[in-house]
Amino acid sequence: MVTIKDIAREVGVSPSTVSRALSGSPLISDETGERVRMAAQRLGYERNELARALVKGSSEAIGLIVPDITNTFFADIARGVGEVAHAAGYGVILCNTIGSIDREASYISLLRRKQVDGLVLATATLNDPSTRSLSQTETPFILVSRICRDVDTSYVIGNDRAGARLAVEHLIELGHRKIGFIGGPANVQSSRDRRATYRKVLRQHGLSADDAWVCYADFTQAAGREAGRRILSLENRPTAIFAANDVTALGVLEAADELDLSVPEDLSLVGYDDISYASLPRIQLTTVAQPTFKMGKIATEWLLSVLGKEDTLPLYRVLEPHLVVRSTTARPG
Amino acid sequence: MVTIKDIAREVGVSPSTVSRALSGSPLISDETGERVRMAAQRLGYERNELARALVKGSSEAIGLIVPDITNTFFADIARGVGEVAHAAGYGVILCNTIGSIDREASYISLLRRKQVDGLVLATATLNDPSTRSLSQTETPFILVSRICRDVDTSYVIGNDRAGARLAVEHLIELGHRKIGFIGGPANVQSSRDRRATYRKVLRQHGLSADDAWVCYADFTQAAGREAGRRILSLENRPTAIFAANDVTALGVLEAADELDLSVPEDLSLVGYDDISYASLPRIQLTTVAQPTFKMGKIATEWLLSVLGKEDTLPLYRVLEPHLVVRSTTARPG
DNA sequence: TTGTATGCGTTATCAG
DNA sequence: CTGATAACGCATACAA
Repeated sequence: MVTIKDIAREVGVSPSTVSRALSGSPLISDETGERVRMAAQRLGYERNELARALVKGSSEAIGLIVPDITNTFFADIARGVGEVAHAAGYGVILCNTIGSIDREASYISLLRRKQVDGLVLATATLNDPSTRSLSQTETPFILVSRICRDVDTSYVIGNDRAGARLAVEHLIELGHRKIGFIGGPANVQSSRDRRATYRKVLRQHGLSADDAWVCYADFTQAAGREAGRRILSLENRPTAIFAANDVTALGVLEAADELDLSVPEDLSLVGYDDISYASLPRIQLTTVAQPTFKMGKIATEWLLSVLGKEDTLPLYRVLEPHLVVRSTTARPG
Repeated sequence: MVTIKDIAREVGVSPSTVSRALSGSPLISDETGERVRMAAQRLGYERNELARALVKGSSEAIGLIVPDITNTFFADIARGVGEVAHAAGYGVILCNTIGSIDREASYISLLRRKQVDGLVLATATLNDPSTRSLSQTETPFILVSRICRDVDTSYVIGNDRAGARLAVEHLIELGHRKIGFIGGPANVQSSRDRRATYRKVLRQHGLSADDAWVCYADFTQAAGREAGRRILSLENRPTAIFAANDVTALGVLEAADELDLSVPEDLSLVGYDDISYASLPRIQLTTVAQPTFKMGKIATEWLLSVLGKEDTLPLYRVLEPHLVVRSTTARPG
């Protein structure tokens, strides 16, 4: 590894001069600056960011923690985070917890020890010990898509109540009276909001749901399929299902197929997120669209904006969703 | 930030003793070790991995560069890399180049400056200057899913010739004589291999392809859709298309739908990769399956195994694909 | 078993 | 404008 010392020796100046020249300090003569840069180029010098970070107290890197990178919803968020970070010269360390709360804690610890300047979390749960303890530290962070109710933190989320209302009212307007709900994890706020709104909207329209039509899953296709199979096998099955995210809805689609139920003839189905696969011709999933990429961008913009600042304003951003009606919903019967 | 000095002061020992106790050195009395660990716990000490890496010359982090994290093919590779890295206590810095060769270079430079111990590249192209220059450095790296022909490097890839043969022969066996091909980028080896094999197999069966049926795209859904639209609008259009990856195939599916062509009645379609969405009931894409997750794992296992070693054996691993016949292929007419 | 001294590669402070 | 010196937080060779 070639260091500034090597360059210093080569050029015949001191290491400090090299450091200054390379970081574009104004108090360097044009000539020395040029000679140093030439030598650096020639020797193939690459700055050791570790050493630099150690003395500057900033690593110019942020951490991003997601529960499932193979869900394009999170991949899109990651893309948004990456775009903004890259544009600002920041690196991003992406960690995938595959839904494990232990891994989340372990990754947060790792990232903090690696001295990341800030954190974007897409893994928060209701009583998330990780989020809570993180809020006691100096490390700035922001939650995206999921919030932690009892801790005051910055966040960028979608309006889940509004989105769920759009979904359920759409089904009711089509004439459905028997509407089921397959949620995400019980400890995820958006999951609860969508479910609470589902119940509320039903009530407001004088409808009620059989308890057997309502369940939590875990936002994966496999869980959606299993839950769908259970609910759709009931003697008294719903004519419509609101799935708490698209991946779950795709699982329900699988279940419907296995049970020889046609969508939307025998079953109307609404998802949530509008991931890219939802718009495929064969899928044409009716869903509630969220500005996923934008959520990642906004979160990261805020995070970068507060770095190094002393006291800063938190960001509480709620983005509005919209309904995208495609071909998985129709009048019942 | 609490450092080993703070602990040393608290316990009344020297910083070196603290360092030793915390890294589980055997030459420390049980009692001192315990006192130090207690104090560390009490003060909320977290080791500064930057400082540690600086002196140890190893950051215990690897870099992963992918062209498109929203393609579940790469997300799956990333998952494999993450699993192995996490199990070994390594962090992984994931960078998304969105297909830009400049970004690839920029990320490689960034990662090297951040002193990653090694690199996994899923972005290699045929004459990739980044890969070539990387091979001149000390940083160990391995290519996954894509290789760079003129540089001798370790890699883990699928057998693209075998896979393409499976796909094309399947179509021929079904009775198709007019078979089109929509490839990936022209500068990606697997893309070329699949295309070359496509031509070869046709020839071996006494078939030929209209030039208008063959084109390169860029492995995205949008490009697949556009290419599909073009080819399927031809007066003399093929009865079957082999798409060089699933995402492209899904785009072709869109195009077929827009042109009111039924699959598989009017068009048979084969993809490549077997991403999770390919098996959805509404999709049921016939495709060539690759062990994606495993590729990420194997690459990372090798990478971690060579870290720190002096001279090590390269890994040239070619995994065999298999054909998964679903519902997008049928006899023509 | 513990402490002292030194260095990892860089930046910052303070003289000159 | 430039150079010596110290410091960032940690690990380790060498002494004790």
